[in-house]
Amino acid sequence: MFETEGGAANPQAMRLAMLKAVRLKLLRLGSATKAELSRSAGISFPTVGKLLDRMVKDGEAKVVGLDESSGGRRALRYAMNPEHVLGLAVFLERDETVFAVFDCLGDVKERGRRASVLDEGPDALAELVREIVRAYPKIGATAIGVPGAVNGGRAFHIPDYGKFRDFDLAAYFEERLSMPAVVENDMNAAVIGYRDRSGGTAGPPVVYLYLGKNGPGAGLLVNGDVVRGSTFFSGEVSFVPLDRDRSFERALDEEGGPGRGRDPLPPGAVEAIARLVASLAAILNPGEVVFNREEASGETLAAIAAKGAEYVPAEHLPRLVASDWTQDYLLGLQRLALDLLMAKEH
Amino acid sequence: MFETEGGAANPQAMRLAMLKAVRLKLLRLGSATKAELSRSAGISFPTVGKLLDRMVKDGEAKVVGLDESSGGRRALRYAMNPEHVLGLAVFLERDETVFAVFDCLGDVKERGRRASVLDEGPDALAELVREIVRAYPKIGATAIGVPGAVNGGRAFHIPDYGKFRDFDLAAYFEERLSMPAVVENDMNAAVIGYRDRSGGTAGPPVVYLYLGKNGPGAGLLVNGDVVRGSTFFSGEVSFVPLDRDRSFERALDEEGGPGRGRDPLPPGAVEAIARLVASLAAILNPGEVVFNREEASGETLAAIAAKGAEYVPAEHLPRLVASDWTQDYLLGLQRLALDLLMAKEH
DNA sequence: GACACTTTTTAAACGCGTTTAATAAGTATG
DNA sequence: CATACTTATTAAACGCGTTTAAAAAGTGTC
Repeated sequence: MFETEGGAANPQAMRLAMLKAVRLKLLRLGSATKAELSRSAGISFPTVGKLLDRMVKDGEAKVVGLDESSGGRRALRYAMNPEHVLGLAVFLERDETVFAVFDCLGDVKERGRRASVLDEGPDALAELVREIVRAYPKIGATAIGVPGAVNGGRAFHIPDYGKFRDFDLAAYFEERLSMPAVVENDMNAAVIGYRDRSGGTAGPPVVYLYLGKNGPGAGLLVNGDVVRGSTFFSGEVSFVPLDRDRSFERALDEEGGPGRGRDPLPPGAVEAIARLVASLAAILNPGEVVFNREEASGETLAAIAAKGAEYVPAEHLPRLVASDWTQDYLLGLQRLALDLLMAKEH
Repeated sequence: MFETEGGAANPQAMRLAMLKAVRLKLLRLGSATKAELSRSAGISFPTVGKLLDRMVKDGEAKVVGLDESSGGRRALRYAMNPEHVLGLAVFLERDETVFAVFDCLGDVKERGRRASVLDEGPDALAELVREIVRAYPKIGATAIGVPGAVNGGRAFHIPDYGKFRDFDLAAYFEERLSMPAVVENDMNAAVIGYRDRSGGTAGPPVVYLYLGKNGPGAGLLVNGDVVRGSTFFSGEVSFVPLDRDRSFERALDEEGGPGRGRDPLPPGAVEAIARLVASLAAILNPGEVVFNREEASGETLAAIAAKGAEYVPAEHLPRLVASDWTQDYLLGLQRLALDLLMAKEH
């Protein structure tokens, strides 16, 4: 369907949208014939044909064989060429900067770590990226994950790191490195990655809950979109009032016990989380609440679910899932970079 | 911009989207020249011209005068013809059924009330609508508001009214009355109406909070879309855990005092609402939380805000607004019917 | 091994929005 | 009152996706 408010809907944009659709479908399907693509993407056969022929000529896609005949002429089977473009994910963390180079299939080509650039500023980050791009000239887009609030994928402000505060990193990258870039908050990237890994459809809301040593936080997905809030404060669940005079964060702190935030959580922490999950269910009614599996899994999740059912009817409680946070975070950034890559002109 | 997943993006759909955009812009602007429409809708001048000429020929729009010259040829000014199509809003309530006929400017042509059809079933509703349409043959779309969960604007189930449970009312209307119809939950319709009245842009999340005699509920708007949740349970804030062992609803009940749910709320209720608002702020971070002004306004809202600031930093608290629930509800249904009307072919 | 039947692929004609150029309708000024 | 300058409107040419028809490439059967 179309979205008119705001953006222009010219034929050129239509072409680009269709190109993107074909690319994404071909990626998701692994390989496909023109007829399959036409059907699954809802685009007419001739258009798919022209787009795909062009992609093959450019080296972006390639013929991988002939299908068995189903009674008539045998169809050619196409697949994306993973060597054609690469993406870059950069994780800006407090004590280090991690990066990963990957192809459009998601295979990581190289991983690396450097000293944190958060204190240094944007120039240091740009220098690092320039260096990586020298080694992998086929990199065509960058996704940057940050532990702070992000506005529209562009500007962001991190409380303690003045050099990046309210800095439009995407525009800076576009100008200095002539490469498209997205910036996204770490929790939001993780929830995007999780959603992508488990189906990828819009579906019901998803909440990614991170308990964390530096205070809990959450990434929210509603109708397929990240929730940012009016002051970029959404997901700051540490402030949710829990008991008569305790916030979620304080309750977690006080009930944390000796092993503070590691899997077998003490009953007090389970209770606090159950109440938060119940609140989420009664407000957003997510289909899933995802936990970092190092912080909560198996038995703990079952305990949380049991407690939560005391507040909210069990059929309306979300499925509680344990997942690999680091992997989801990477996947989210990959998805974001891939979206950029796929939206580019030939 | 475009949205490819799912829907086909053919030129015809493009035409329809543009037609809709021109209609909505013309409605919002009241009157406009072709150049103004072209600029504000992001559509090229010739296209706006063709569309508008056609609309004038069909009687849908009309010339309302010539602009003063701004140095050159004077521009023709156009406006929608409010007599061309009408919309119908039907409110299915527990003890009565209310309807309103209105034109595309939102002016209500007629209001009426009948005995509730919730016990009778869909056929009684269809008969009522048929009767109204006989009196106003220009009605081209219907929006139906119900006090129950709605799925994708089509099917819905109300706990106590079996005849409507899981019934696809939209399809039924399309088939029997050959008229497009939407069905929407009352709280969701109200929040859509409020959003529409106060700007109408997508903007930050909005929550419409209704305390209600039959238990509180909320309508949520995120990124411009209604939040429905995985089991259509979103907004059921009565279940939010508040104190050590009380839900929001029980707290409200016990603290309600003698005047139960009327404007000067007792301190206990204010406290409960403040905690709920704080939870909303920490999870969704809405820009506004709207109250029925008969339940809370002025002083009460100030008290809630003051209390809320004890839990969440004041700058991240939503603006608390008192509004007219009935009017917002009507406006929401009008907007939904209008969306249908505007999306139709000539 | 030629003929009928499928299925894939290519080609032509059409609709629609856009860009670019041309025309029409005013205003200001000498 | 005629000429230059602005602004609005109309017309022509182009790009793009779609629908519809034609051609190409296989498979099976008598």
